Formats: sequence, structure tokens, C-alpha cells
Amino acid sequence: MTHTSITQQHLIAQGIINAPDSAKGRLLQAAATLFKEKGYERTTVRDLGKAVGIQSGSLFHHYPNKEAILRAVMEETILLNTELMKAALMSSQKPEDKVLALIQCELQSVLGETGAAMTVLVYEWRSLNEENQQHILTLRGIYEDLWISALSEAKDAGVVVIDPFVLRRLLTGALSWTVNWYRQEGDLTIDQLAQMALSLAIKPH
Amino acid sequence: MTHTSITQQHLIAQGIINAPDSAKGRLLQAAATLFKEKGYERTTVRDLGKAVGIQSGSLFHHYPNKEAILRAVMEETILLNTELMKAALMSSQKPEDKVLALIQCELQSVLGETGAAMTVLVYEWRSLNEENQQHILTLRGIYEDLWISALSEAKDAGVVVIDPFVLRRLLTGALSWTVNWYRQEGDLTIDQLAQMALSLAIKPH
DNA sequence: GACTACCAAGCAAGCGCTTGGTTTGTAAAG
DNA sequence: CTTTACAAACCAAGCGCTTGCTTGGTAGTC
Repeated sequence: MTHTSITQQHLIAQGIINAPDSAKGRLLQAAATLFKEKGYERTTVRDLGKAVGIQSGSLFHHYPNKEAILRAVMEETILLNTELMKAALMSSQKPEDKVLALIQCELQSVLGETGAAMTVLVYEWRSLNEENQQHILTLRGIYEDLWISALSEAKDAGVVVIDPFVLRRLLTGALSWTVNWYRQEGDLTIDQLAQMALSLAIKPH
Repeated sequence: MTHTSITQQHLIAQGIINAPDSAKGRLLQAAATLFKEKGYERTTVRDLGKAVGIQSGSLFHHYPNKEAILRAVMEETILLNTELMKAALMSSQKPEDKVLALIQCELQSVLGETGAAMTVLVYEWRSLNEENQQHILTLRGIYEDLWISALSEAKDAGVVVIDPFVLRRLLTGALSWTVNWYRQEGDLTIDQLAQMALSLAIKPH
């Protein structure tokens, strides 16, 4: 079921993220799912232990505390998706193609396999202490820079009319909110949705 | 400081919502602020008590349990903002003016005085049990119908190109997300922001 | 034989909420 | 104008339970 991309394999080989079939990897996957469904606060360490089949106390052999698990979930997904976005950008030349690639990529992140972790990244950052928030914010900065430079290019090319920073923020909300309504089973494909989102962002040529 | 609109006064007079200077009203305002800042789960009844200057146990004289406070926060803000939106729609005729009115209204809801409660409404509905979720969903349905019919009108008039339901959902995300980045102190006014959002939603005449 | 991964048990703190009793506001009865 | 009555609003204390996390010990592996 689980599909491991080349990008993901590179990061695993470098020891940057955990393999999804390792003990830590399975824990993080389960944590992401639970944190998304119930929220971080409502998820207990006993829930986490049960989800991976160990006692709650044994979790603390892998992570010093519950918050470190949340941080790891966020850290791994932002690192992975930053790399995926870089890869997607490389195969696009025209500014509007780049923007479409970013939209597709972000929708895949949010609605696909890493969706649970991405949702947690977006909606649970309040549960981190200041130090961890700062850490995740730094990683997110790299990701956001990719967006800003692509949108700025598009604006210079004349296909985008409003300020790239405002546009990015409006898109962030629009795209991340899809997790609350989009269903794979429906008629609307992710690519169709990406096209619709693109049609909002750019003006007709 | 607090501005009480005519619409709000009507709802108070009818006993539908609590006056902001009543005991319950002040509790709900404090609850909205705390729930927004710390999240519902991280806010304790002792926090709530301290915020309004009473013992935590005394809260249960006004509401049967903590969740009822959350529900009341959501209920009052959705009722108020539905009425505000109806009022805003009445002074607009052209489809694109109606859409702009809705965008302005929703941004005011999210970024203005009822902002805390609106944020709670959007982000904390998971903390309600099924029955309360259903109740709030029903109220929200009335609100959403106003949006859908305005967007459908705009589509029939040819100023909107994508499906009204999808567009509404993309707008929901974009507009509610503003709470995470928009600051009153900056250069960007709410009306300017509303214009930008409108420029995404409709195509130039 | 050292190390990793785990279990079984439980502790201290914090949680939502209850209880029994006191104060306060209001309004009719004397 | 005072007295009596009563309910609403609140306090002080704490109960029962769940929480994140710790501890001491054990099974399996290189």
C-alpha cells in the first residue's frame, strides 16, 4: 500500500527521516493519524502505545516526551515535502507551470499519504513550546521561500496580479482547508482541483 | 470599546444571545479568547474562572459542563454573523457586489470583535460530541446557504467560472486562515484584503 | 555481556466536576 | 421603612479519575 518515493528513500538513506516500516517510523505514522483525528491534546500516550502495540511507558524509550513525538511528526513531513516540491519545480519552466506544480504538490501533501502529518503541521503548532515552534518555523521558512519565489516570478511575468505574499497566504488557507472537505471517492480529482485553484491564482493569459 | 450593532441588539432583546456586559456574556467572551489562544483542551475550567474572577466550580452554576460553554460560544457567534450577513446582503444588488459584501462580512467576523469566537467555531468543532456537532452544523448550514446562493447567482451572471461549492470551500479556507497572519496594525486594510480575495473569486468583467 | 527494546506497576500532578454552605440581590409582607 | 422570604450567584474544599512520565526489572540479539 505505502508508496516510497525516490526522494523519500534518499532522506531515509541519509538518516534524516525514519523509514515507514521501522519502529520509529510506524510510531510517527500512527501518531500523525491520531493527532489529526483526535487532536494532539486529546490523544493520550496510552492511545499511541495501543496503536503501535506497546505499553505507553515504552514510548519514552524512543522519545523523551510526548511533545517530541509531535515535533518529529512535523519535522519529518516538512523536510520530506520540501524535497518533493523542489523535485516538482525542476520539471517546470514557465512561471504558471511552476505555480501549478506547487499547487499540485501541496494538494498531494495534504490529501495524500502524508496528509495526516501535514494536517498536524498546519493545525497543531500551538501545542509546541516556543523553542520547538521556532525550530519548525525555520524549516517551514525554506518551504515557503520556494512558493514566494515562484509567485514573484509569475507576478513579474504578468500572470499574477496581487502581492505574492498575500496570495501565498490566501492559497495556504484555501489548500490546507481541503483536508476538511475533499474526498478521494468523489468525482473531483486532485488534478482538477489543482487546476481550479490555479485559475484563482493567475489571470487568463 | 466594544461596539454593539443594531443586529446584535435585536438578538439580545429576543434573548437569543447574551449581552456582552452580562455575566454569561463576559464568560463567553473570555472563553472565546482563551479557546482561541490556547485551544479548548488546553484551557482549564480554572483558567476560565480566573478570567472572569470567580471560582472554577462556580462556572457550573451557569453551564452544566465545559463543553456547553464551547457550544454556546459557537452558537452565539454563528447566529450573530448569519444575521450580520443577511443585513449586508440587503444593501447589494449586482452579483459581484453581493460576493464582495459576503467576503467583507466574513473577514470582519474573523478579524474583528467576534474573531476569537469565529476562530473557535472553525478550528475547535472536533471537541464537540456528535450531538452538539450536529446542532452547530445545522446553524452553519443556514450561513453557508447564503454563500452558495450568492455564488450561484454570480456564476449564472458569468462573473464566476468554477463550481460554486468548490469555490466556497476554497474561499472558506483562504478567509478563515487570515486569522493566522493578518494584523490590523499593518498597511493592509480589511477592505483592501477583501478586494484582493474578490479578484481571485471573480473574473474581470 | 553489554545493549536495545520492551513490560508491569505505579506516582505526582492536574483535570472536570460535585458538594454543602454562605453571600447578595429582589421584592412582597408587615 | 423595616422585616421576612427566597432564589440566584458564588466560595472553599475536595473527590475520583486521567494524564504524562518514571522506575526497576526482563527477554532477545549481536
